[in-house]
Amino acid sequence: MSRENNQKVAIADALHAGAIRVLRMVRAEDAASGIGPAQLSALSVLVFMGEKSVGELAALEQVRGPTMTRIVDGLVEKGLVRRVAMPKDRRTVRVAPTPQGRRLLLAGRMRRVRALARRLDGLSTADLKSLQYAAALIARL
Amino acid sequence: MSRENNQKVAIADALHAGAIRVLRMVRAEDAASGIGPAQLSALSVLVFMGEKSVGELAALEQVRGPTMTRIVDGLVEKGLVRRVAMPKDRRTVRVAPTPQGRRLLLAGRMRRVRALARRLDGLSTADLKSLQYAAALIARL
DNA sequence: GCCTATTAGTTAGCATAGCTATATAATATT
DNA sequence: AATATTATATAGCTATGCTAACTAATAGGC
Repeated sequence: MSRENNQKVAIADALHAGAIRVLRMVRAEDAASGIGPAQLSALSVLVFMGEKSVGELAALEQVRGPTMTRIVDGLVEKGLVRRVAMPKDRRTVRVAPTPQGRRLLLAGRMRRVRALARRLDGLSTADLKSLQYAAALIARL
Repeated sequence: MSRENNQKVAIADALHAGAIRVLRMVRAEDAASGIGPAQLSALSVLVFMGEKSVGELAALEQVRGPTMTRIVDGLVEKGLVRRVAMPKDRRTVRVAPTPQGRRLLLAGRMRRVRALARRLDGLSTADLKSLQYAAALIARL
């Protein structure tokens, strides 16, 4: 293990702790959405990346097929997504958010982001810039 | 909404997305630990913050009492924590990690952190410093 | 054109993890 | 002493994870 490698591990450790901390700060807001975390996360993928097959969703969410089937079941029951048959390959089912699904997700995300924004209040402009730059770096990892 | 406030919201948004991204990058490593995420997270609190009562743990983990009772049950069954009676107030039960619990948690954390460190490979020294600084800021939010 | 293999999704059944309501035991209050 | 409060546990519901096994559709080999 080189010195540079230890340095990277130390930074990864701090980053990991920071990510946990950030998501803990916003987690409480999700209760207001009325749906569970797995459904919320899958819906988020659909809203921000567009419609996906059940298998693609499962891969993106890092769960197995049957788990995603049931998450989608729950979302369909609540009218937040719909299943769309694919004529090309009739084995696959694409899942698309409904307007209600989109609204629910965006409202929930706004609550989370605002809760986090309030925590940034005491920071200087330079520190805000630092956070912005770091976030941009992470987006490209 | 002032311009500065919008700025903060935009940074909070990027930070939120970054936190989700970081935890997604490491999540797959947890399968190797053999225990579920709630048990792993509670054990992490006990290892890094020291022994806690069931109620304190529930508050820290943002879950209700009965949920934490069962998480602790699972950890006790696996020999990763033990319940310690408190003579001062015999209603409360303190929960302490066992040596095996400590080992399991530290090994799991190392897997996560190393997986993340590998993703930092292409970054310049300056960018690594930026991440380190940002992580330190988040730790103080 | 058929037979088999592969692929996509679902169904069934189990463990874990969240909740509320309620019970039990210990402590605090009047 | 009687009552209220507090800490945890129990019971029973829903949601979310898994593997194994099933169904339906497509792809490949002959």
